Amino acid sequence: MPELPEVECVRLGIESVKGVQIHKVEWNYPALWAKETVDPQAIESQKLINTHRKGKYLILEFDRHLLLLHLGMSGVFLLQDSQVEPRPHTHLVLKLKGKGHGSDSASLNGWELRFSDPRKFGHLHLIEKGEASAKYSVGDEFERWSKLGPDALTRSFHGKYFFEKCQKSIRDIKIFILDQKVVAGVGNIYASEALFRAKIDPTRPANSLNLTECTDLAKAAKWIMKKSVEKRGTTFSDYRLTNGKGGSFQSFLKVFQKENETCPGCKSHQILKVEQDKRSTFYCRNCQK
DNA sequence: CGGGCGTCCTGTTCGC
DNA sequence: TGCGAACAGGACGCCC
Repeated sequence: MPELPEVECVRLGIESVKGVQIHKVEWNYPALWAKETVDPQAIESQKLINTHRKGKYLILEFDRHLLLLHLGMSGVFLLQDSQVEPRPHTHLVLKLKGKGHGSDSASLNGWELRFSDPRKFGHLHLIEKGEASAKYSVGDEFERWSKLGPDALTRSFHGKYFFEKCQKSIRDIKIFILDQKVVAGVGNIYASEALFRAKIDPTRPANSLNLTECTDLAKAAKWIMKKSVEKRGTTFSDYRLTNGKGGSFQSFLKVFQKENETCPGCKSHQILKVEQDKRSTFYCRNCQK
């Protein structure tokens, strides 16, 4: 499940081919695309000039268009030689033309950016660049993007902001922090991990947290996700970097998918697994209050 | 507007 | 052993 750190690592991988020209676009599953999307073929002959990320959304910026991507549950974005057999469920292929000049211009010829998504929970949307993207933040005119809360790694996500949001909700704090309109980027893995680090019981109502606790939780979420980016993300089954390799943060997880294991904090209680909003939450009832 | 739930999808795991 | 059922999970759309 790609969350903020995994998406950031994918972005960094794509960033390495910045400047490349798109030779040809192939896609085969229209349902993955937004209804209002521009024909994906429009980016043929355009150059990839930049990459952006907000929460779990990724934006590939071309000369005249923006490609907005969500990896969903099982989406991967691979940079591969066309000779390599594509993974099953490859739904979008951007064939690259090379960097256009210099001695390494041929180095990317025949290479492809490939989007594969077995469970088809991903989402793709191509739009023309608007005035807003030039003047403000890239992609802000995009409806889904504009509804997102502040990216979890930015300064806009701070204790006071989070506290004010929490005050208005009676939902469990674990469920609340997963709401992308509140803060963008936190998913199921890092929600459990951040709450453990902040020593907060995931089943508490959001509006029961005081300012200090909200500040601690925001800091914990940032700390965890920054560490994960350094380790190239958490790999369980599907997630892969653009080079096809997995990250290593899974070995640093404290509670996620560790039901019945001894808590690494108190070393006396077992990690519990509970269901919240049909999703698994892992925590230590002794350490988290 | 907040909150709860159904829906999409397929590889993996579970149960008899 | 094998096969079908249940499950996992992000975000949207619908309902109250």
